[in-house]
Amino acid sequence: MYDHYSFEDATAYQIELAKQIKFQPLDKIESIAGADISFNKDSSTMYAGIVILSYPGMVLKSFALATYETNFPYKPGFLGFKEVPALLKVWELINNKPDVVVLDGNGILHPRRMGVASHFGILAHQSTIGCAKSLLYGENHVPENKKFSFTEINSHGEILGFALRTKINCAPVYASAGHLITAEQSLDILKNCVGNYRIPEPTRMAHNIVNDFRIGKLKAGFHEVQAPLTLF
DNA sequence: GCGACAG
DNA sequence: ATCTTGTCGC
Repeated sequence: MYDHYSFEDATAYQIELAKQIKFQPLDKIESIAGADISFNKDSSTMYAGIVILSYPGMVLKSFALATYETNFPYKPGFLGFKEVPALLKVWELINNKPDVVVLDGNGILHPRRMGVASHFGILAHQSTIGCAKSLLYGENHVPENKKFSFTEINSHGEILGFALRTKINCAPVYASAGHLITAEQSLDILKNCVGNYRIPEPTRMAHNIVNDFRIGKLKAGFHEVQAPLTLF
């Protein structure tokens, strides 16, 4: 889908997409999804997956898996071009869309305000939140070493996201609004998704299933989770 | 020019 | 992202 885009084309496209981002409060959140990609080094096959959990219960209800071919290279600032096409393909397998989707990467905490979470949100017309494991852009401010302490991450005086300490003695995660949500809500929702790990449950579980999918333990398609499975 | 740089 | 052994800390 983006394989023929040059980085110059991609940059212009991001600037156009960024104009479409909407920040508005989301209410009645009962379900939340986590989306992620996995792939073998030097392979063009992307293993995409989306998990849907109850909110704020964090109980896995269902998940979808699909593969997608792409040769778009990874380059800081252009992650969406490599991952979004695959994510849109899995997204189509889900009939009952979740209220909000958490992506492994940034939302507007990006040089052109178009991280993978915002990119996916715009194309899927969905509320999204970005949750990155390391900082791509912005002034880094380290939060106190206490669970849930956080700092604002800004650029040129503008607040683009937050560094959130989800676990003591662990590096913080970087939260930012993707699309159809507010910055404050993005941070609040992620706090409510924290389990006993550094990575919030939606993306943590999504990462687990795409990895099992890649190594053949799970198959493509939509899967309903039956028993109150303690899977993962 | 130099350094930084999601996954 | 993926590939990997041991190792430090709670």
